[in-house]
Amino acid sequence: MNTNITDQALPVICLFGPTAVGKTDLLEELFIHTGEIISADSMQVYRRMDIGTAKPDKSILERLPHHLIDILEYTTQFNAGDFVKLADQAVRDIHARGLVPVISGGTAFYFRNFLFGLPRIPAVSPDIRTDLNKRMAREGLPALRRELEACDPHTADRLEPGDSARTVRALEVFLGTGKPLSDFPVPRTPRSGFRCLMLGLTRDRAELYDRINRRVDIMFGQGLADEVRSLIREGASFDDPGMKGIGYSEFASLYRDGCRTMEDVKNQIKQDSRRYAKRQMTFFRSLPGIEWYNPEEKRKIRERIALFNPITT
RNA sequence: GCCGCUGUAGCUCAGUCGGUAGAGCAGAGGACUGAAAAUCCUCGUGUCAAGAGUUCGAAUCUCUUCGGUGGCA
Repeated sequence: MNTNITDQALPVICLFGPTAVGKTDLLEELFIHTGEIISADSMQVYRRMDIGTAKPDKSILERLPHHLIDILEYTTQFNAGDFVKLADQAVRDIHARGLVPVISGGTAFYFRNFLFGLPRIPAVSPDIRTDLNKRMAREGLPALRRELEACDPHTADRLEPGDSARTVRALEVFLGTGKPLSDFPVPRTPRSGFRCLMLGLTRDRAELYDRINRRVDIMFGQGLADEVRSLIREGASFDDPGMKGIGYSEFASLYRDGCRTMEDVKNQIKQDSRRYAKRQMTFFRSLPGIEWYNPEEKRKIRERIALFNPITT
């Protein structure tokens, strides 16, 4: 009866930061032989999308096990619920091997759901969303918005009228469960069962943007255009879930109307990546208990991790 | 050298009849209820190139200087 929850809680290192901040290099440096990585990345789950999602290269994956990479075809939608379920399992498996689990990636939404858990909304059929998206295209967002105001006024009040994705999601929950989304409370306290060290990586904005620009150039040098071409050739569509990612969706205009040059596509990818990095930072800043580091501060980070979990030394 | 056009926000440019300036883009901040690399919301003071003049009042009219640019030599 006097068991201390924190004694039972499994230690988990959460390492996150915006795209191109330098996560992969740090993982390689810190966790080979001591840890395994759980990728918190909504795009690296897809197979054959390697260059544009900036997956760690093969030599790193061989030496440092990564979970939740290359687990799906780009036609399958991954989501936060899948992530939490798979991450929970991986955390237990890694601990069973006597290693420390490190959740690392840039999808802040996945981190938040791992930390707090998801609202307990029953699964709804994907057909409902497909249907709603068709209606959105035909009838427009305002029509769906009015419908939401009628069936779930609380959520309608909370959402911006222009927020198409959340409007569809809220309607989907109502149609699929018969209950408004606002009936499902959002967890506001961290889940028990884990002890998380929250390490945020950041850099000067100008430096980060410079790294992003350079990395996009490198991706093109590695053959990003060929990667996209071969995906299209095997039947991928720009409507597929995996193809919505930055580094892929920008090619749609090139393929569809051909009115943009490869240089335009490259510049668009750079800009989309910079804006994405900014949104990531905003989301990360809202997570609790973060200790921020510059990825160059390797010694400090190593010492902090050793303090948290002596396995890693 | 001469003639013309031009100089306004980081960039591209509006700016009416003289009443001390505003769009797009870039950029910044924020939100986030199982799509999240998704989807949204908010944010525009700047020696109006510089100086002088006219005027109650000048980005606006006049002159000078300094840039840029096009044409003719």
